[in-house]
Amino acid sequence: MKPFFVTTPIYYVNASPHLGHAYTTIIADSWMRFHKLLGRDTLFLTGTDEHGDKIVQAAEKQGKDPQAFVDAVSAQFRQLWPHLGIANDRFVRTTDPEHKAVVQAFLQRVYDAGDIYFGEFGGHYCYGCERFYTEKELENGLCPQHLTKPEFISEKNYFFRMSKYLPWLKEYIQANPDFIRPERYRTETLAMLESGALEDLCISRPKSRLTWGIELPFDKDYVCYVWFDALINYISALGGPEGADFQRFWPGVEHVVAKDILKPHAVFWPTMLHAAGLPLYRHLNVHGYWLARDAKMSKSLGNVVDPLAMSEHFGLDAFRYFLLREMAFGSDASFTQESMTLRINADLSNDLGNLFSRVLAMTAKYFDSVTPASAAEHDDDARIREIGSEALRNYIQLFENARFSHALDALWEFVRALNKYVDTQAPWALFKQGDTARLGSVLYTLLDSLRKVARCVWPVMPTAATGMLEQLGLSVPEDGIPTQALEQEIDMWGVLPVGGQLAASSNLFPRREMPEKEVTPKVPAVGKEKKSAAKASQKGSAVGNPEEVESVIAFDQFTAVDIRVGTILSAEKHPDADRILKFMIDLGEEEPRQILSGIAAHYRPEELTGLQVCVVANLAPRVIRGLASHGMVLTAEKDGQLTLVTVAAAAPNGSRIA
RNA sequence: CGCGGGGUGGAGCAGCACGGUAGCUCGUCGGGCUCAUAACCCGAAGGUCGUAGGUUCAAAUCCUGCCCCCGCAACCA
Repeated sequence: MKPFFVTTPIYYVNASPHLGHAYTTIIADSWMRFHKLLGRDTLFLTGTDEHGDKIVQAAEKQGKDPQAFVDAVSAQFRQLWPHLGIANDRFVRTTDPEHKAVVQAFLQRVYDAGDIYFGEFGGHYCYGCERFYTEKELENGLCPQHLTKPEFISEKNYFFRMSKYLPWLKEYIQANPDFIRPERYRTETLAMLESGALEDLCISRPKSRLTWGIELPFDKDYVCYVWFDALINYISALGGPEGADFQRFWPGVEHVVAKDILKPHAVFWPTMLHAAGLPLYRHLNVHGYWLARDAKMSKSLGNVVDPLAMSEHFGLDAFRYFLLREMAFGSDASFTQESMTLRINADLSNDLGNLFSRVLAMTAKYFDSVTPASAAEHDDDARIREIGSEALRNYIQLFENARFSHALDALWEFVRALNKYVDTQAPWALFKQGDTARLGSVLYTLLDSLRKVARCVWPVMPTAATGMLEQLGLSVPEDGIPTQALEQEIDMWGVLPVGGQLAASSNLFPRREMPEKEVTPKVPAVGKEKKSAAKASQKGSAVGNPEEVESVIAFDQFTAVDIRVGTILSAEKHPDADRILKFMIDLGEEEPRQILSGIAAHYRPEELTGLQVCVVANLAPRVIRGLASHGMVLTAEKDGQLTLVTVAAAAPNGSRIA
């Protein structure tokens, strides 16, 4: 049996896991459990990414040293997984000494092979744009925005000769259609490779700028920057390329990631492995984002969905089922309490839970909760078994190929067929007719079928599955893992022992009331669904509690900011920037000011003329994509929506706000 | 013409690589059953598959143009 090794990304942790983290990790967990059911030797890895600038800053903010900070944060993160039913075998931290050693050995290996070189970083800096331009972007050596000559600024750094391997990678992906899946991400990767935008990868930072990282083995003045540190976790957790676990597990590795880190996993990582002479992973499995349409559903901060609260409210098993069933793996899906209630009620309470309950109740009523024997063969029984076998076959095949929602749907065809079978066989009628033999057969068929369903469902809903098996009078191994391989289960019928003592009733999945209709917050915007925090990237961004109010400032620091009321005289789109509006604002000065603001996605320009807004008047001017901005329009941000700050009653232009 | 994804009954999705009676879940309407978690079962209404062309005996499915939506990248003082 081939071993099965599944990974999640290592999370760049700042707060409790959000829905995105939970989804990735629950997928990996269910997938791992599924392969356990197939009798495979499994390994499930997750962990935390703990290096970098932002960690240092966050630690400083809390007055901690970086190590103490990451220790606390990593522990907090790790402690949450068991609450979501996650049974990872390993938890890797990029600050582990073993990890560092493997990273350094890897770097040395690639360096020795001649694929890491020392070179200049960055290059052409335009002060107007406040950014670097690459050679290709310049027009005749000039900044395309300002048509001025940019200054060459350089920093020496180490680079991985990634470009050398891109043609090879392209061929590899073309030759292996499911290397990156679902297909849309393969297409996207190929497009990236064909665009020619990918260059060599900068892999270092000078210690003068960053010390919180892994020192390069060939230059003690530099630390490793991001990807060579982070991605290598997947092999450092196996003890590195020489480790016994590497031999055992590596070739079968399945990476599960969210689409925001497609590029590093689809491009950087394979080329890195190839350069180091190591075999590639088997599949990269990429999923989409959960979109939170109803931002208010979260009781915690912003519209971040707290997975723990959700699993407590709906039940852990139901929550896990919902995540796997509702999202077509790879696509985005929206997460609302309505859709969750609907799905859980329909599939779990009504279909499966109720089926189980009615079958147990009938067995209690007609056979004193003792498994009856199956008598003579009947066509209808044969048919339901056929449906069951087919459903299991499809379920296994789809689940194995990361098509989780389709797999569950396939299994539910069996569940629905069983409900129908109850109706057509009408055990209550058989009972009235005194046809005990046929009645026994029907109930036995149902009980035996439910045993099958319970086993199939175990990877997704371990607790409920175990509960079902126990209520069927079956002993469940301590680790909850049924012993027989699932494939054998497909055509195996009549396994449930006759004469077993069953539970008299069951209520595995209580129905939920539909949540109150939530009032959608008024959206002053152009009617677009805005990006939500629930889709926040796996790599995260800011570290530290986002809710925290900034540290206290002195009064004179406040008065240094000159905020004034002004009237928008005109508003129009920035000609070269999608997100920017250009305002002319009357601040009571001789001339109106030109001010730019990044709110094009939230307001139509024509609806703003005449509006009084608040403006920071003494901000240093800045050029944004070719146009100067002399000030800043204040906005309030809520759930990703920007709202202009106005005054309650008309005030003279130029009124100072304090 | 920066790069991708998508537009299928009221809602959410599948089907499209191998063209051939348009499928699933929810919702609506009508009926059935009474074992069950106000559940389950049956039936019905509702779609010119974004749009305009093309290929074909036949197109949701292949080709081309266009429109709209969503992500990514850049600009967000």
